[in-house]
Amino acid sequence: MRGGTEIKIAYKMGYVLNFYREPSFRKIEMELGLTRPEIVTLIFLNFREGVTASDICEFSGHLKANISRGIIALEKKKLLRRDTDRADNRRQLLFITPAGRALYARYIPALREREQAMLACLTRTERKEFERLLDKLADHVPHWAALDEL
Amino acid sequence: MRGGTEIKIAYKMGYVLNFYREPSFRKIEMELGLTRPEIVTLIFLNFREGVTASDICEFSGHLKANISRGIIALEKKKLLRRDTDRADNRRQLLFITPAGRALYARYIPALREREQAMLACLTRTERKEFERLLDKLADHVPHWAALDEL
DNA sequence: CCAATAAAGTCACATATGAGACTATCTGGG
DNA sequence: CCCAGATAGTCTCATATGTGACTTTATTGG
Repeated sequence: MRGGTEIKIAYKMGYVLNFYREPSFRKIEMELGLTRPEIVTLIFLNFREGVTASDICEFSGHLKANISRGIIALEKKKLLRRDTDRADNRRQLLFITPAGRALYARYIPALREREQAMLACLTRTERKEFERLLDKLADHVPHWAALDEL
Repeated sequence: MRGGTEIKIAYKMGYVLNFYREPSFRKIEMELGLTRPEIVTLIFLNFREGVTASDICEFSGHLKANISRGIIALEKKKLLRRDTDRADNRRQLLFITPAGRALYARYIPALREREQAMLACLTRTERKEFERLLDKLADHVPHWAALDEL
C-alpha cells in the first residue's frame, strides 16, 4: 500500500522518515514531557552553544513562535539558560545546562539505534553514497527554498 | 547552521524534506482550506480508489483518528464518497469524486515543481541512484517499524 | 454455536501548533 | 542625527493533532 503518487521521491523520503521520526518523538514527548521544539532545541544546543532562537529555527525547520515557546519552557525547567547578547540586545544567547545534557542523554541513544535500524539494509558503500547525495541536496536547499518560508 | 547532531542521516533527510514539504503544505492548507490528512487522502485516492481509511493511514503515516476526521470532512465537501464494504461491514471503501480530482489537480503541480527544484542539483544518474536507495529503505521499513507504532 | 479477541472507524478531551499582530532593538540612507 | 525599514523574540487566538475510550462488526478457538 506504499505506492501511488506523482511526487515519488519526496513521498518516499516522507514515508521512511515518518516511520523513523514520529514514533520516536512521540515516545520522548510522552515519557519526558517535552514538545518537539524542545527536543530539537536540546539536540542543537548539545552540539553548539551560544546560539539564538533564530538559529534553531533554521536548524530545525520549526516556526519561530514554537521555538520561542520551547525555549521559555526549557528555561523554566532549568534545561537551558539564556543571556542577552551584549552586542545586540534583541538577541539571546542560549546555553544548555548539565540537567539539559542529562536529559538529552536519555533520549538520544534510542534515536541513534533507530537510525541504525533504518539504515541496516544498506551496505556500507550505499550508506556513504546515500549520505553524499543527501549532503548535496541539503547544500542546495537555499537555492530553491527561502528561509522565511518556514 | 545546518550541522550538529548525532543522527546525521535522519537529520539531513528531515532538513531537506521540511523545506520541501512544510511551506508547500501550508500553502495548500491556507489557500484550499484542506488539512494535511485531507491533502494526502486526495493524493492517494487520485491514484487508487476503493481503498479504506486504514490503507490511507499506512500510506501517509497519519493517525487513524486524523484520517477519519479528514475523510468525514472530505465527504462533507463532496470531494470523496464512501460505500460500506459488502464483504465486511466495518470497512468503508473510498472513491474520489470529479470535484475531488479537480481540487487535487490544483495543488499537485506546485508539489511536483518543487520536487524538481529540490532534486535539480543531482545528475540524472545520481537521482536514479538516490531513488534506488530510497526504495531499498522503504522496502525495509516493515523490518524495523511496526505499523501500529504510528 | 458462543465467548473472547481483534479490527475499522468515530468521538471527546487536552495540548501543540500556525498565523499574524505586537514590542523592543538595531541598521542604513537622507 | 533621525526616521523608515528590518530583525529578534513574544503573545493571542483559532485550529489541527495526539491520546485513549467507545461502538460496531468480524474472526477464532473451544
